[in-house]
Amino acid sequence: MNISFNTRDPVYLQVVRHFKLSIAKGILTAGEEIPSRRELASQLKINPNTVQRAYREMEEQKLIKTERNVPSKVTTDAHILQGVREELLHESISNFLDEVEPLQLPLDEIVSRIQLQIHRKGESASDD
Amino acid sequence: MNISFNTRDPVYLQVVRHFKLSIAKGILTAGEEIPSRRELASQLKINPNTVQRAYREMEEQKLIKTERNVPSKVTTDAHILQGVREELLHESISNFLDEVEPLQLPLDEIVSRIQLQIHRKGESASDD
Amino acid sequence: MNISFNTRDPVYLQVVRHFKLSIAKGILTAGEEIPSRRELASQLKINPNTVQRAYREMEEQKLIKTERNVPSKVTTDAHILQGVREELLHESISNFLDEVEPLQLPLDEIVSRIQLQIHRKGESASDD
Amino acid sequence: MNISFNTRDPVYLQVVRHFKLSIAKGILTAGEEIPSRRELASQLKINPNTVQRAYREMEEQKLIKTERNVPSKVTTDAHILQGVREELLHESISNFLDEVEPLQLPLDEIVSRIQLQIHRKGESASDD
DNA sequence: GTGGTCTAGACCACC
DNA sequence: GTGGTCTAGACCACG
Repeated sequence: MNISFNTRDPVYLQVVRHFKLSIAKGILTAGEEIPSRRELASQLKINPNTVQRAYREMEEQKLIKTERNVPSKVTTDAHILQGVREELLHESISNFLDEVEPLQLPLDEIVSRIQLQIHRKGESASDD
Repeated sequence: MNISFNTRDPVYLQVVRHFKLSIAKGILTAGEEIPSRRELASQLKINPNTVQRAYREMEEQKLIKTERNVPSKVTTDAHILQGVREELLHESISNFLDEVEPLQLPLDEIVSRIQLQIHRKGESASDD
Repeated sequence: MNISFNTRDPVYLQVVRHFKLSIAKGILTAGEEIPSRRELASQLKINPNTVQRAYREMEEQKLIKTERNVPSKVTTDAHILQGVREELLHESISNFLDEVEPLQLPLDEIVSRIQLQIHRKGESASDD
Repeated sequence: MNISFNTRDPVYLQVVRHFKLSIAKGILTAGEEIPSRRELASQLKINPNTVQRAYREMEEQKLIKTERNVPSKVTTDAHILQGVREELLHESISNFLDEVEPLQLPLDEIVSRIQLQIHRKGESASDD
């Protein structure tokens, strides 16, 4: 009997992920300015260096473009922006499959369960 | 701009989840004895009260059966055991849909992407 | 009349450069272990985080390979190692040309001056 | 494992170097007036004493000629002015050789690399 | 011990 | 004000 505990993603990666979600959802669009390091840090009540770490990460992934003395901006490279959606989808599916695989269910049953839950979700949503 | 950070599950729920996974995977079977509170606490290097809390939770969910002076045992109620699988599956699908919904993809594309990734996973697994 | 002052390279980049030089000189070889963050920081009397920053940079440039709980190692990728020499040479030449270009000298004179200085250097070295 | 960090030149030497560059580039010519101590200090937002130190240095190197109550002037001694070019060139080559020497490359390869990079530089410059 | 994250706060160059 | 570097020191997971 062995257990491995949940390990929380580093905060800076959570920040990166949040930006990726915003991009995938269309909340952030190409070329749009993002908050300054200090401002976001203040909003999120985290350390500016942690935000800086997140922004550096996004810079390296070419998600944002940063120049000295001006606010960083979302990339205008449509290819990269599209890649974000792909990446998020792939990651979600991957996590899902990792969780579901040990249950040893045939694919068609998994799919039909998904369809079922989407259907129910749609209903409860229309209840609101 | 708003963010909500990952929050680690309480340890006792992580323990419960681990037992559920063991049951769903068939590692733990109906009627099988599970470690004593003290023993598990010692193994996991956590507080015995935390284990006790986890066991109480499982007791309430009828997952285990506890009698005085004998080791607790996994329930023999097949219905309950099957329910564990259902619950885990439902939870995984629910998480998955929550993540994927904002991407606004049609169901059939999601399904085909799942099939694709299963296929690839199978290939890379057979590479080992 | 305008002046721009020398701006010192960030310390972490100087550390990176030092490793690149060591590699180019053959002092560090493929797969060799490098000092731990704390150890190097202590030796150089700089902050461990600054060393960490340098090591991350090298990691991203695939110069070193780092795994958890074991000392980082120089990459074994010969292609990358060779690239280090190229990069250093290119950088040195580039700096040199930037300095020399405003002097408006013909290439052959530059070359002959270089040969002259190499020659003199060789003589004074053999004087030691 | 040993490292020596970049150390920024004293400001007064940076000022001197800037004048030398201006002379070598022909921006400053023989006999031309240079700014007063106070004026340059104000422009560069540095201490007038620092400028004074720089001018003293240039005076000692006979680069400028200072008389009471009139602006200092660049020397008219062609020999000295030519020497500035020599000095800068010699220094650049010296730095270059110091950097390149540990790479242990034959001279002809260094030269051919220089020619290559000049060629490329010319191309990209004509792209502008 | 190892590598890695995070904070708090100072400092810098640029405009 | 902006982005960026650096320090000092705490904390974590892993083995």
